Amino acid sequence: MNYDNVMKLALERGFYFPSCEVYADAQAGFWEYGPAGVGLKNKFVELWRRELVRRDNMLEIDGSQIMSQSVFEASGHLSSFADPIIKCKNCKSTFRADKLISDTTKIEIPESADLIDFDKAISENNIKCPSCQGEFESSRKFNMMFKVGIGPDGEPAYLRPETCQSIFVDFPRLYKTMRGKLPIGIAQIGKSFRNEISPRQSLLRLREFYQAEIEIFCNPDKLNEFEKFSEVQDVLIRIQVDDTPKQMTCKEAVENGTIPNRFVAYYLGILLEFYEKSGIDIIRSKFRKLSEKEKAFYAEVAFDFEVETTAGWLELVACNYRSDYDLASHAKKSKEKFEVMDGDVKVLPHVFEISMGIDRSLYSILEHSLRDDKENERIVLSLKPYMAPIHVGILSLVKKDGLKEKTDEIYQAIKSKFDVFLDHSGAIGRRYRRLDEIGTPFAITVDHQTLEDDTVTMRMRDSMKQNRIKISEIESYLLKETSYP
RNA sequence: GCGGAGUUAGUCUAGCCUGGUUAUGACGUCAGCUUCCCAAGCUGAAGGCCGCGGGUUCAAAUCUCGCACUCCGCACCA
Repeated sequence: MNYDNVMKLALERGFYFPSCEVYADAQAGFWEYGPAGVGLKNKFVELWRRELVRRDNMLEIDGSQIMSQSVFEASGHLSSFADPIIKCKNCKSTFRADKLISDTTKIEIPESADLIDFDKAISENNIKCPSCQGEFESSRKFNMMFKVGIGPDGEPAYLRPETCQSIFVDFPRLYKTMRGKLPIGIAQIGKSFRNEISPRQSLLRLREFYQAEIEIFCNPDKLNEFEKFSEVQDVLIRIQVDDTPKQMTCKEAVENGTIPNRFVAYYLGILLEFYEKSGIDIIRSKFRKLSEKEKAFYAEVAFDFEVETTAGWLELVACNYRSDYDLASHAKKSKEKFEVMDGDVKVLPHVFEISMGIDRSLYSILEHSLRDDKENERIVLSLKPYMAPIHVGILSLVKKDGLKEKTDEIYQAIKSKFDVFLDHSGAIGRRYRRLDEIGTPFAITVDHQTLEDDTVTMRMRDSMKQNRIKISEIESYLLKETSYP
């Protein structure tokens, strides 16, 4: 199924939809999750906690979305998370200054250069607007952070462009109070904000989006002393260094140098296992090693985890080895101590980051799970049972003869234990199909036989087959079938 | 932000060129009847300031201008 099919499902069944849509001044890049979307997101986050945070004994925090200016002076976002742009006085077209200069004159000016350098290059080389030959205004920086004013005087602060800065800033306290020991992972789920020039494709490029970030702090001298590596050494991953992705085990990837060390390989391995369990078709996934040019300004080595969808290859996770870039800059700016003891050695930890885009991940799960069952004239969302927004539908075959009351009884008994949807009205086949579309793996139906022997039918979403089970066994059955792996 | 194409009910859509009563149809939704395990049938109902704002006109979904949003390319990114 393609992007449009997923979009239609999302709008019709309450997965997600545009924010503020009743108003004409609603801005692009903001979307809401409806009930089904929240259900799926909650299941995804819980799986993330199980497969990454708990598996690795990480600490989870929940930091502020608004952070002070100093944080971003230290992190480099104030100067580097910005594009130099120039605007034509005549036709108002906007261009990337560094790009336009290198395209027309072959002069390479780094995008972080002073604005004066761009203006100088433009006047010296007599560069005109490519669309109308007009003159340019002075160049300026377009910073992708949202600036906010705090208090009556509007003290400058920013909506965080990535969740991880609070992890870095909080690191000294967390390490001390949580009895930290290297290597240690600190994780956070939350919103981040980027003032994208052109947000597009619903959940795929947002101005306000969810990230699940993990920062692992480590001793850079011990990147190959990593016992846990044996847990993932045989995990098969696909890695692309140049053009074509190659499949190999994590162990092979370290041995042939594709992945620099066991430490990084371990985390790529558990990340892949997580995504497989989330319902991503990992045959259509790869880790792509980024070139020097593509890497973010803070990264030393970087792998993107990408999956193939009808909207192209989507980058779901950025895995960056950030070295001591962040702790060193916060230490310098704040004059606080960020070094810790590893054994009897004092060390400024290095950081490996797993920065996951939740919204994109959810989209990919939806696209990889949605199928058109032409034979049975239905759309089925084949989510893993533990990922489904609704675990089970509870239906009365008909309302009369006491079936409704019996159905209500069963619903009351399990509604607080599972995500349950009760439905009495309409044709039974129609009700099954509605449940199929939001990925509900099971449907219990109360029929006349139920009144005689206290059994119900249990219908499976994917096969449409039904078993009869005792009412007394419903709870244990669902518990077993919908539990996380 | 640029170029191109669009925007009519939850979804898809007719009408627009050639302005004129109450805006078309399908699917979906809700209620009832019927059936009694897979989108059947019958009856009825709800749901639209035709993306937003201005202009032209006696009259605008329709002509016109501006803006916003969506989609496709460019550039940027989780």
